[in-house]
Amino acid sequence: MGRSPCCEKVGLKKGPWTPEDDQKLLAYIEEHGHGSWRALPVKAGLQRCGKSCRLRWTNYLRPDIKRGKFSLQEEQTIIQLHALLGNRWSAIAAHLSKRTDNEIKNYWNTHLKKRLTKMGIDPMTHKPKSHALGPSQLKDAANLSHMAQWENARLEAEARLVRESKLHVSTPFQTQLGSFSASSQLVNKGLAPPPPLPPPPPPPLCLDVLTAWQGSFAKSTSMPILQYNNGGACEETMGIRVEDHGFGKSNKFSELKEIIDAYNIGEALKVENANVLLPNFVEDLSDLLFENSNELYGNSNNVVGSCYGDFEENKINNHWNNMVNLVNCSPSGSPVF
DNA sequence: AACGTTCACAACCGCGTGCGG
DNA sequence: GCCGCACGCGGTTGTGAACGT
Repeated sequence: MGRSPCCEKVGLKKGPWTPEDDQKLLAYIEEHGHGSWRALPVKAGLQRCGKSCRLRWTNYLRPDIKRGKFSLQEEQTIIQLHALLGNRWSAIAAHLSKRTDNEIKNYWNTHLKKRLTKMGIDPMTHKPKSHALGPSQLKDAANLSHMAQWENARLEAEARLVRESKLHVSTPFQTQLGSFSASSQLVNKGLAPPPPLPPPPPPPLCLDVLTAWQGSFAKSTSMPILQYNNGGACEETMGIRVEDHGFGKSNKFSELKEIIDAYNIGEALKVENANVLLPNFVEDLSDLLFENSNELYGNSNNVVGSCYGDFEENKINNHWNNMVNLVNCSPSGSPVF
């Protein structure tokens, strides 16, 4: 409704904060808590509006803020959550411990957005710019959209709950907040909870953006994306796993190795549109493995056939689980004031 | 060394929403 | 139910630093 007139007062300071201003604000909040932001500047002896004080505190002075470079893990989390939530920076921040919404927003606008664009990915849709969706992808996208709507509601309820919880003195009950479901919150508010989540659909192709992201990271750090193991044991790097499953007996393993090597050393990464690369890679692998299974066992319903199935399914499941786990994890330790 | 351009980030602005009177 | 205050959020701007010419 009405807009706060607090910043319209004449004589209030604007622009960068001085160390003295910071010190006054810190000292006041440490002693009294922030209370009403509107009343705070006068009480703290600051020539600032309450809004400015709140922003300075939440984005800069608060002691539980982590500053500095974002890790790969944090970047991935931001990308995943942005794909799901869009520009809902506060909701994203609630799932990134010790980072503020403003910092995440700035980092997205100055770094991640540009990098995704460079990779040929639309930063708003998280889809390849030239990628035309087929019917199955449209269905997947619809499923994702349905889940995103429900997750939006859930995240909002959780964020509200966290905010409310921080207003109260910590109680043993509070330690349970992490697992307190948003559904019960909605019920408490007299709202019918949405129907239970359908089993997660396979992710649409656009979600391979993270795999591509990991690929670019791996490239930049000379870290292999895929590893193979001819000795029966499996190795796992960045969630993608390839096992021998008898390839040692066949020259197909060397073909598999070649594909993986080519992929690792960046042959595929030379492709401008990174999203094109993974499906191609998987397709190559699929052809090879399917061919191999027929050669060894005569049909696809066998160990090697399911090897590819496992590989693809694992990849999809890992990816999807990452996404769901991310939004399921408790934000209670997050910097929501 | 001087100037112009680009980048990064802190801070501001204005809108939407919740809540109490 | 209406109104207005207070707050939070997301988009945008301003400014200093870094870099290039």
